[in-house]
Amino acid sequence: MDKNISLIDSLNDAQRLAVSAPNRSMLILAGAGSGKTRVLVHRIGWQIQVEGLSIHNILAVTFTNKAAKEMRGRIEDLLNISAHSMWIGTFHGIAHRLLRRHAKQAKLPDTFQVMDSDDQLRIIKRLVKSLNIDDTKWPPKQMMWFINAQKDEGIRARHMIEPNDIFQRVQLQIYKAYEAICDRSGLVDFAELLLRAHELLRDNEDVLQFYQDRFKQVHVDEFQDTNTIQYAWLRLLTEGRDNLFVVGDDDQSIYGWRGAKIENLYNFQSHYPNHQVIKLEQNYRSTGNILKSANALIAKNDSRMGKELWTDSGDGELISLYTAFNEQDEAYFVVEKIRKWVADGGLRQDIAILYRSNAQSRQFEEKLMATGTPYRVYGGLRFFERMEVKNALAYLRIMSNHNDDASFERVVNTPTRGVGAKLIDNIRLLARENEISLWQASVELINQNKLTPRAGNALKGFLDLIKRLGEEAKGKELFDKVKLIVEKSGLVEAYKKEKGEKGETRIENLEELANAARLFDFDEDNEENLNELDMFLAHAALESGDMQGDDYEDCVQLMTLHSAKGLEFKLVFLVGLEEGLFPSQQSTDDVGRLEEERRLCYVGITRAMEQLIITHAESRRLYGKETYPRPSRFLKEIPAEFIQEIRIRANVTRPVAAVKKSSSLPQAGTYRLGQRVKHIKFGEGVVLQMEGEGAQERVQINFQNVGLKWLMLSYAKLEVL
DNA sequence: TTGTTCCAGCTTTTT
DNA sequence: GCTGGAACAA
Repeated sequence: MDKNISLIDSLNDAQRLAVSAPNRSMLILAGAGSGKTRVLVHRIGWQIQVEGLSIHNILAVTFTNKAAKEMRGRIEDLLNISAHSMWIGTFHGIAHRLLRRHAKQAKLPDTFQVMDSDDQLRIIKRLVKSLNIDDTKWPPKQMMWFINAQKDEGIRARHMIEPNDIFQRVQLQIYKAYEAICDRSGLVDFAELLLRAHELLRDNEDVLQFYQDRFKQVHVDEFQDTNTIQYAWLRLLTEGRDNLFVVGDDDQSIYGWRGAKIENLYNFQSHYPNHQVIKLEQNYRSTGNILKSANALIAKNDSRMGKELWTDSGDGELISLYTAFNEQDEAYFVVEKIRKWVADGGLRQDIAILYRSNAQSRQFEEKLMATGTPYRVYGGLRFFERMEVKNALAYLRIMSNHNDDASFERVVNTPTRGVGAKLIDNIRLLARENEISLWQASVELINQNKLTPRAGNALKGFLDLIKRLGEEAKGKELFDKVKLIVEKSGLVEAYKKEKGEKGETRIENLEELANAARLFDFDEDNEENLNELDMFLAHAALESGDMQGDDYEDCVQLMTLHSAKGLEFKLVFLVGLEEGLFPSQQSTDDVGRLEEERRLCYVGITRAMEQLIITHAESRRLYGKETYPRPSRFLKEIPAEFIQEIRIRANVTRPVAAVKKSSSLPQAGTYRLGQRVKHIKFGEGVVLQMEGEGAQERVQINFQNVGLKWLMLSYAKLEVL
C-alpha cells in the first residue's frame, strides 16, 4: 500500500486519475507544462508496482532519443530498478529492433543498414541523373519528399496505379527505381523502417501474436505527432486488447507538414471505444498572464478538442512587446535585455531566443558575439552527420556489406585514388543494365579487362583495400576496427593536407568517432547476437548524436520554435512576429496551415516560465530585399490587457544609406526615425525614412493597416504618439 | 584535380 | 543577398 501512495501522492487529481486508472485504453490530453512525462512515468510505475506487470510487458514509444532516454532514467529513479531491458525507444528505434530480430520475415538481409536522409538524397540524385530525368522538373529533394510521404501513408510504388500525368508518371518511376536500389543494396531509410515494421506485423501472424502477448501495455508520448503508418502499427500491436495509453496535446501539433496526423488523436476515440479521456490543464510552468495569453491565442483555432490551462501561482509580469525599427535594432534590444538580466544575477541558460526560421539567428549571433555573451545555437550539423565521420562510416559499411551502393559512391574516390567520374559512370551503367550493385559491376569490369590499365588498377586498388581491411578487421574489437579504418583508409592523410584548421578538426572528429565506438554500449541495443559493427552503424544513423559541445558553459539558447517544444526557460524572447515571417508566407492562405502556425506560436508562448518578451520589426532585410512587414496577426490575438509595450528608440542603425546626409537626419523635437505617429485616415504607423527640407520634407511611414506611404509633412496632419 | 564562377533556392526537423 | 552545389576552365 505504501508503494501505491508514494506513486500518486505527489500528483494532482487529474494526474492521479490518469496514473491509477484500471488498465484500458486511455487518452491523456496534456497541456503544455502540465506534467505529462510525469504522468507517463508514474503510470508505468503503477503498472509495475501495483498491477504487477513485469518490465518486459511494457512498451513505451517516443519521437526523440532524448525523450526516450529521459523517460527511462525517470522510471529507474522512481522505481529504483534497472529499466535497461525495458522496451523504451523511438518509433524508429523500436521498428529497427523488430526488423533486426525478424529480418527474414521482414524480407530484409541480415546485414541491412539504416541510412539517413543525406544518404537517401544522394541515392535519389544519382538515380535521377542515371535515368536521364530532367532534375529541374523533378528535383531530387522533392522526389525524396514524395517517396517519404507515400511511405508515411503506407503506400508502396506497386500499390500505385499508373498515372496519366507525365509528372506523376516519372515520379512513380523514380519511386520504383529507388525501391529497387534499396533492395539491392540492403538499405533502409527512416520511413522504410516504419513501413517495414508495420508490414512485418501485418503479414506475420505469429510475430504479431508474440508481441501482442508480450506487451500488455503500450504507451505513446506526443501522440499528436504520429503519422498514418505509426498509428497503424500501434493499432496492430494493440488490436482487440484495449491497452493503448497515449499522451498528447492537439494544441501542440506542429509537425503536420511532415506527415503527422492530428486526426489520429480524434480517431483514437472511435477506434478504442472503451477508452477514457483525462485532461491535464493545471500548468506548473508559467505565470498566469503568460497562460492567459496563450489560451486566448489558441482559442482562435477552430479545430480543437478544447482545453484551458490554468495555474495557481499568480499572474506574474505582463508580456512585453517591443517594436523594433529593423532586425538590427531587434537584436540589439534583445541583447541589451539579456545583459540586464545577467547583470541582475540571472543565468544565461535560463534565456531562450525563439524564432520561426533558422536564418533569423544570424543577427542575434552577431550582437551576442559583439558583446561577448556566450550562446548556443541548436540545430546545426550533428556529430554523425559530419562529412568526415560519414566517410569513415561508409568505409565501415562497405566492409560489412560490399553491395552498399550509397557507401560505395561515397568512398570509391575519397580520398582521391584515380577512380574518376568517367570510370564511375561506366560502373553505374553496367550496374544498372545488369541490375547488380556497384561493387559487383566493378568486379565485372575488371574481369572483362576492358579498362585502361590505369583505371583498372585504380579500381582494383579500391576493391583490394576494402577486402584487405575486411580481413584485417576480422575478430577485432569494434574500437579497433574503427581505428583501423581511420588509419588505413587514407582519410587522415587527405585531411592533413587540407589547409587551415578545418583538416585538424576533421581528424579530431575521426578520433572522436573511434572514441564513440569504444564507448558504444553494445548490449543496450542488442538482445540478440547481432553483429556489433552493424549495430554501431545503425546507432550512428538512428542517433546522429545530440552532442553540441559547450554544454557546460552558461549559454543563451537560440533555437527555432520547433526545436523548443518540450523545453522551458525563465526568460523567453519570441522574435520576428511579423506577417510573412510568422505566420510564414507559405502558410497564410491555408486555414489548416495557419492554425498550425498559431499552435507554433502557442508552443512558443508556453515555453516561458517567468517572463515573455515578444518583438517585431518595422523593416526587415529578407532575401536581400528590404521588406516592411506588418505586425503578426498573432499579436492582435493576444488581448491587450496582458501586454505592455516597450518603447526605447535610442539606437537606430540601418538607414545610413537610405537617409541622405546630415541635412535630412531626423530633427530633434519633431519627427524621428522610428517615431510612432497617427494619421487621420491611415491610422497608426511608424516613421521609416525622411527626406527633403522645409515644404518639401517628406516622411515614409509604415502604417499598421495600409502599409508603406510617403507623405508630405506640410500636408499630412500627423499626430505624434 | 583544383580553383573559380555561375546559378538556383530560400520554413519548420527527427529519425 | 548569401550560400552551397554544380559546371567549367586551367
